[in-house]
Amino acid sequence: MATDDLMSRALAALDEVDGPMSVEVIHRLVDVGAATDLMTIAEVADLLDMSPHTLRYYERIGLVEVARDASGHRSYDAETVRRLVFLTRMRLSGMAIRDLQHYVRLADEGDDTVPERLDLLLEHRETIRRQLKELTLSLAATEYKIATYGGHAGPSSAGKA
Amino acid sequence: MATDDLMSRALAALDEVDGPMSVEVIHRLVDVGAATDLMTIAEVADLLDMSPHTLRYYERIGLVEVARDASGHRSYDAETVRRLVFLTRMRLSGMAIRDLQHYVRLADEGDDTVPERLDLLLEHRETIRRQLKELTLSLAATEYKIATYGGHAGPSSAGKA
DNA sequence: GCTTGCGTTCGAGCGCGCTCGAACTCCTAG
DNA sequence: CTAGGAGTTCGAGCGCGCTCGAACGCAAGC
Repeated sequence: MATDDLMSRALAALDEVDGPMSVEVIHRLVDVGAATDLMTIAEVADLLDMSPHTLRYYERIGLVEVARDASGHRSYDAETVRRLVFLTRMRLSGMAIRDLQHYVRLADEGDDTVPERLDLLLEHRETIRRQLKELTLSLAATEYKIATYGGHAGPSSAGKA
Repeated sequence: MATDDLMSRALAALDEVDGPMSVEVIHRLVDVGAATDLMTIAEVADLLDMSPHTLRYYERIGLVEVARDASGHRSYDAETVRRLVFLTRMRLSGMAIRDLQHYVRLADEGDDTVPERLDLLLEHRETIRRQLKELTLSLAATEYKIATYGGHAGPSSAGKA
């Protein structure tokens, strides 16, 4: 839910810019969790549209460290939420958990690993681009098939308000 | 089948994206229907960039029926290859095997099921569009991160007109 | 006090989509 | 005649990414 919100905001923002992505736009994306300072697992789960189970799982496998409050409950600070936003973004674009673990390990090792992290990101960017190509191709194939079945144009795409 | 149509549509959609893979695949795709008539499992596997194991698996779960030659070897005709091309295209865009089985079942039931198949395709088109949005967002996030790490623009993208 | 509800830890289980190995058959080249 | 390579069937196994259930803790409200 909250992620849908995030999504629509981000997409709206993306629509505004029709050139290279502005850094500021992305900043808004990343800063989502900045309003509240400490969040419960349920709140974070809701924000990121994932289950508390998965959040615990991510912690268990070392993707994030999460502080506890007085009664032992997880307490997510802004920094942690930001990392989770990034991680889920990478997951959504198909980066393997294994690779995220590697990345996080590097990040925790300090600034010396920036070049290596950069490499990983550059590589992942290529992966995303390949996926975009594949998806575009699949979209074309699907629309072709739809056309042969006499399907109509469908929502959006052309008639954008 | 008007694979040429598909190709031109796909290429039009892809005009911005270069890359060895997609275009070449389409080319091979077109050559297939036209050139060879019967193919071995190894040829099909090579064409579709998948393993013979997977091809047998697809047959086993009912996605395709494949004829045998005199000595019991699989012999893929153009029609079957076309179906496989379609199926792999759908797989590449994330359609579940389960859904493909459903689709194929409908296809085998005849023209009465065209409306339902159309529905499935329209739904899948939306799925692809959502994925495109997600991926675009992830690409933006990745480029933002790359920028913060002082990464160069890399091939195409930022500096592109 | 007692229930309700959200949280905790731990380990096990699951669905997906392949992927593989074993044992066998067949065709062809040397 | 033999060896090699590509094919066959069958069932089992695997890696991934969660997902779940059980047993428990704690704080608030009736």
